[in-house]
Amino acid sequence: MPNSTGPNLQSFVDRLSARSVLSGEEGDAILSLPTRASQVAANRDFVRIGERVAHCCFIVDGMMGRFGQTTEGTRQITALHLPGDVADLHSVVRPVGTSAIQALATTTVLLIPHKDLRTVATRFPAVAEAFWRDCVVDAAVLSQWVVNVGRRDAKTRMAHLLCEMSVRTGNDRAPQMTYPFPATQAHLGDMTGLTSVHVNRMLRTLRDIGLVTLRAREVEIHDWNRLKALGDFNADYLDADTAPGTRRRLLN
Amino acid sequence: MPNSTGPNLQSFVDRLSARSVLSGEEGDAILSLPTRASQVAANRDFVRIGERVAHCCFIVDGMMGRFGQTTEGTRQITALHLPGDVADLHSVVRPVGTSAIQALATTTVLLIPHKDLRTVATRFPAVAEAFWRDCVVDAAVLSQWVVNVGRRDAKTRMAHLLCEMSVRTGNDRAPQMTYPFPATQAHLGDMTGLTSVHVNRMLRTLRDIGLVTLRAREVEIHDWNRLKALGDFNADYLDADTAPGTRRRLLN
DNA sequence: CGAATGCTTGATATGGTTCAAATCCCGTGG
DNA sequence: CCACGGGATTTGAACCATATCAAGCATTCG
Repeated sequence: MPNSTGPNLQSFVDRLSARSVLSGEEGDAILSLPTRASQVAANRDFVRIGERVAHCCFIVDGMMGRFGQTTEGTRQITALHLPGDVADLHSVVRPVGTSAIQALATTTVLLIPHKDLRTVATRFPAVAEAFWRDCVVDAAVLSQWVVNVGRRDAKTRMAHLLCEMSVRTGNDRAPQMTYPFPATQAHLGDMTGLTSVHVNRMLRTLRDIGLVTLRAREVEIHDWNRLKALGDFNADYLDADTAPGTRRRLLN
Repeated sequence: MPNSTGPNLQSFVDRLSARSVLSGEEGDAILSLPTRASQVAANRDFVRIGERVAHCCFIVDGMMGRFGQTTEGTRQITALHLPGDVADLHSVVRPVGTSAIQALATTTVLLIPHKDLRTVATRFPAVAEAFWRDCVVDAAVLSQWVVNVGRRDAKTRMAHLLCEMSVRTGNDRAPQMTYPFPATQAHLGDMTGLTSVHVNRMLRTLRDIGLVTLRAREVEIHDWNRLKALGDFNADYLDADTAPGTRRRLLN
């Protein structure tokens, strides 16, 4: 078994279990999926647009982003993925990528072959359901990005983004007052649809009014409540259906 | 059977079959799902944020949008749904909505109870797979909206949107040179993250240079190639994995 | 220690917003 | 068939948030 030592998929199972109901047997089946570790350098495309992939990419450490692209060449980050996320679970069901996946910092990943994911999903319908649900939550996050980029001003956008990441970093859905954020200001611009220059100014403002500091690839939140208010942030889109009593299972 | 006469789910099966492989038996199981017809008035919220729903909403005629919202009250349309779409298939697996669903014009829908959708999905894993895949394609469209809103200027955004809808309206994925589009300019603003005033000016420009006309709730494309070029549009994100030879099925 | 990459700041330009008012269009009732 | 009313569209003028361009500074890494 390739993953008897070293990093394993436990946090993938944890993530799924936060949103879906999995039995011990089902969890074990996921844990025993074969994986191959790999290191991705910063700013290297890991999946290119239009490329057909044969494995999913589970993030152990670092950060990856999904990128869309204008013909003119400007890029837009459409999703961020942190340790514990599978960056492209959707590829199981649609292997030709419609956006690129790139590491924002040096990132360690475990590759899981589609073939094996399909096998587990087929053998355990509840696992397929959990995968489906995970993709749906992903899409809900994506909608929020549309709102953020489409309807909020620059300062609010930045604050909202930092709030989202604070909540997503903690695995208990409690906001983290300090968390690693290994992305450059240019990356932040690509996430928010702003210029890196303007990102810089907004970060300075947020720092000056005592809400957050982003330095040395780490976010430090000084005043969560005010940041949340200013960023117009409400964690429901991350949380809904996640509370223990409300998780569902289609079949028993 | 409630749907022996009147509108039925055939176009839902067609939509799924364009992306997934379904057997005759599976298709029939979907066709015989119980439905309840309903009429939704323009600008009425059909699902509110945070509300728990117990059925999906298949669109027979009209147009619906998914809306996100700022505390300040401005709205952003994150997705558009046309006849043949199920606007909230994701709700099967995550019934608490994180965005509102609203009709943009008078819309006829068929409500399909989650309970019954779950039953089919459980009985036919390939149907569950098709549902999952549909949600994934939906998410790919969503990513493109992030790119559109985040990185393109107003004129390009409008052109891109009109291109997307042209392709999505046709059921063979060929762009339609003329198609119904029952949304106001204010709605267009909510889709593109612009002001209705600016939407108006951009539409005028596109008309003046001979690319498209939007009048009386109908789009008429005069020059597809130039519109496509100006809108930086490439239909791959709608098409990928859709060509007959490339459709997949996890199990046989 | 030098080079590259990322960060910071300033000055200027501009695309899109805002506010306000006029006109058009279509459905409705007389 | 016509008059009326209300939403939708159109246009103008002033303003502002963010982009652009350009330069200097700080860090990190080899």
